[in-house]
Amino acid sequence: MKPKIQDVAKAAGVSPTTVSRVLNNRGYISEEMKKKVYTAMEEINYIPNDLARSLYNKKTYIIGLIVPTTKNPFFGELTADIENYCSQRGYKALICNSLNNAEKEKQYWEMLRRNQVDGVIVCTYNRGLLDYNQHQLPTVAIDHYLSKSIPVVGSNNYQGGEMAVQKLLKAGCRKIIHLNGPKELQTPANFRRKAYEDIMIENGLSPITYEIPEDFVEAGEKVKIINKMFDEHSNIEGVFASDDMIALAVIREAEKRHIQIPEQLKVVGYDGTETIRTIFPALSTVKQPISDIAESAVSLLIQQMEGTKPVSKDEIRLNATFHSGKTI
Amino acid sequence: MKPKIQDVAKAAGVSPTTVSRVLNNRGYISEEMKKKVYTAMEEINYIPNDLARSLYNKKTYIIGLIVPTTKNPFFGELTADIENYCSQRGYKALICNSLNNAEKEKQYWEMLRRNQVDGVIVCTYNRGLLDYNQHQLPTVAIDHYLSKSIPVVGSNNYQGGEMAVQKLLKAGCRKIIHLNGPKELQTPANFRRKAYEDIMIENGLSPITYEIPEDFVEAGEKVKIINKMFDEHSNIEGVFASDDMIALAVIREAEKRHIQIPEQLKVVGYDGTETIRTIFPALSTVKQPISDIAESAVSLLIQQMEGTKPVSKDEIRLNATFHSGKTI
DNA sequence: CTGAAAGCGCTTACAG
DNA sequence: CTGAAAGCGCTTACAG
Repeated sequence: MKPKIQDVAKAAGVSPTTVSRVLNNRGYISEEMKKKVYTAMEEINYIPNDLARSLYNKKTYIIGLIVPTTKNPFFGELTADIENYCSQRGYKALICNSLNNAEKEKQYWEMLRRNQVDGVIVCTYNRGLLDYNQHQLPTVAIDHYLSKSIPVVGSNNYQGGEMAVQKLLKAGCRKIIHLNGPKELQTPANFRRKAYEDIMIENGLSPITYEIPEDFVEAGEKVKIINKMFDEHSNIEGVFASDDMIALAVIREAEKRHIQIPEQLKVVGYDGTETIRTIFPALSTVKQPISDIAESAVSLLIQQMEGTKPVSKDEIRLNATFHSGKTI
Repeated sequence: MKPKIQDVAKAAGVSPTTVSRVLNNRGYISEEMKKKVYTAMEEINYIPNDLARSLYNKKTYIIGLIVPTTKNPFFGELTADIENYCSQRGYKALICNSLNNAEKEKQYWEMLRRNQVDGVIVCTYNRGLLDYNQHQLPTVAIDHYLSKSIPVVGSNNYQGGEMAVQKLLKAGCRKIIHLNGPKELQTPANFRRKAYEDIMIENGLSPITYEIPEDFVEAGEKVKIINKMFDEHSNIEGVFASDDMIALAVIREAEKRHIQIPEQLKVVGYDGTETIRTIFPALSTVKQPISDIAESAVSLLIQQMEGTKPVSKDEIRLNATFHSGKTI
């Protein structure tokens, strides 16, 4: 049997109340008493049961973290940062990989509720899952608008997109093509696209965007679209891809076509995870401030959970930076 | 206030006992009663409190997962797979990024104990942290020997190393050099090295291993050693790197020296994560069976936790496979 | 400064 | 087939 507070009390010759008090540093307890209790705890190897504690206090210090999957380096990195900030502040994280499956995500939400998490951070694109009318669970969304009452933290996608296009323009490109995911998907990448279109028009250039269906839809689809782009435009000078995977695919196809990068074609990606920068440092890309996003999300959530600040409908946009590789 | 079982009872006009029974499907309850209770739960939007449940049952269905960091694609992928297998079997995972910091890891262990997790999966290299004498918490280690009583699941590193060297030999390489992390670190990569040395000797060739200090020790160190290798051996035909990051660094340095790959030099890496295969599919590498490792670890842990099988001191070794890229 | 009692939300022997 | 009571391990008003 695991020792409980009763056992400590017995060993120390005091009441459970007193043990609890020294454990929580509450009320006045003589130094001598404290020592006695601590010694007893050591002796019988006592470890408090946080379940019981949480049940009484109605606070678990656990948050739920819903991501599509930590297999994706962006979310792998975000998860590590979020968990680290949480642990720094005394919170733990229950990890949920929704695999972008709405049904699974729904179950996770219920699971988190049953487990009495204090709050949740969602990085997932499924809308319409939450019962907003009575969603009183503190929540922060990463880069997605779930409802009016749920604050959003994310990188400044417009600014990031703008930066990418500016860099290409400054490098002398005029004919710049944009590659993005499907527009109807309400992803943050839409703002990158918007920025691209705005800047192009501002500069008297015509924006051309190719849309790539979601990865898992069909494997070769991405390559097909990229080839279509090259076939339809022989004189492309720059490509701004809405994520690094697309940028890499472009680079690979360009190589096959013996197009020299960056001499004949300049390419800029988006995300700039540590992973990409380690594996493929040559890729010029817009770097999302992952660690900042994690930190803001955690503080914002803690503010809500601890009632420091009333449910804020804030939107926090952190600026992206540029990673200069060799593709521009 | 969140509704509790009492409220459901009141709404349904029965006793809390009955509500609990229908909730747990225990004992005989008439269909009619069941319906009444379920309706009441819907009505008042009841969600069971698993904290209270766990407290009574002494079972949380939560496991702890300790990894160095999910920023590393290998662990990001492993984490996703482990969590998915857990969730499939009704378990949840508390994620802990130890950052390879022994002190932090120790705190995580205590936290997990306080939270009454049913078991833990550790992927971390810190030995001597656990009090083995009274470590009665079900545990499975991924690819590391923590103590005699803790089962290990991992890829078959010897077999993987062997495969890498055989591939290089079959491709006609004779002068094959191995790059590995520091030997004194008791990592699984040691078996890859052993395999390399054995196979080389078996084939009448002399093994040459260069050791690369840990990444974070010094940034440029890796490149320095690789250059040293190239400088000291002008006629290298093959390189077997103990992980993909090292393999990529070798490829980059080779390119700088205008050494043609695979014509003049063949390179094989190790790990073959989804991430690497997506970002850099050209790299030939030994692919660890991440998903299999995750599945085995989870089942083994569940066996221990549910007492299906007595604490096994098993060691499960899953075979690696080869990813044929273009560097061999 | 310390202790006995009630309660956090649930479950399960034990009666009826 | 259903309910009252005790208990999971802790904490906190409330007395003394």
